[in-house]
Amino acid sequence: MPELPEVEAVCRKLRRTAQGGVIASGHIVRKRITAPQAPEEVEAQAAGRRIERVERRGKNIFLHLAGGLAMHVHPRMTGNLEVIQDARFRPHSTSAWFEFEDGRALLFADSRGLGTLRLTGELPEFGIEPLSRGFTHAAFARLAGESSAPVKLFLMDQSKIAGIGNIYAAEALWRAGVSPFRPADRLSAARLLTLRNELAAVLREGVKSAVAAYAKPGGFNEAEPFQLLVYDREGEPCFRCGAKIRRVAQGGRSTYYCGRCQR
DNA sequence: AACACGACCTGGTAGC
DNA sequence: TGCTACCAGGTCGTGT
Repeated sequence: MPELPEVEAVCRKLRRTAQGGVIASGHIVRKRITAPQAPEEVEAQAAGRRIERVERRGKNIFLHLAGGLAMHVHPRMTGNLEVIQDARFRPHSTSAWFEFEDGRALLFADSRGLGTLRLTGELPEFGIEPLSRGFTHAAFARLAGESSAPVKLFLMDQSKIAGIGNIYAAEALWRAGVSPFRPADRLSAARLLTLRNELAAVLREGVKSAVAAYAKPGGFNEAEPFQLLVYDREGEPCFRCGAKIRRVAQGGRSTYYCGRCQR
């Protein structure tokens, strides 16, 4: 489920709740989430370690543990990390949990169970962070110029830009008035600048909205990311020109767009 | 190299 | 009400 803004909100909350916690014991419920690592190995290696720092890279969460090891969590579609007061009350969707010495627990809840959790000594390479200072017009234009893929697929390629998923790609393209099918390397400099700015803006708004939503108990399952202007609006009128929003499959995913004002 | 597609899972819901 | 079919904020491996 989560894209960059939701993962960022989770990380900010974990810094207030999980950071500083000392893991007493680990419990991997869904055994395959640690593959190719053995679940027992992850449980044993995590035990006794303090959570020193929480870091986000794209949609990935890294909990840096004492001793130079990091817990790498990818929520995929429905995963969520949060600290609960009592591990006995963990939900049915629990993929894993880590009990702290003080009785609280770090919970990895994931209704679909596609999320992953591994221990790593070294962080892998990711694409550029779209909310970082390095995400300049020049950097964006250079990356786009190297890709002949449809611009929506380009935006979602995690090795190029990290953290953009199906919703935010659609929203940014709609706001910029850019067709999701246009090859990335055939956009003018002016349109790339607009797209870069809309991308950054929609992600910032998403973070703000997600942070507010996560402040409430319950987490993100009940929270709309924010006002969606095109995603999931098939058949409804475009807010800009009134034409019907369309949905087509692109790269195996649904792409929502306005065929009239996205060019 | 650049696609499309199925697999991995569970749950919600639209439609009959 | 109950059943079915389809859909889902992601990624990876395989095949064309």
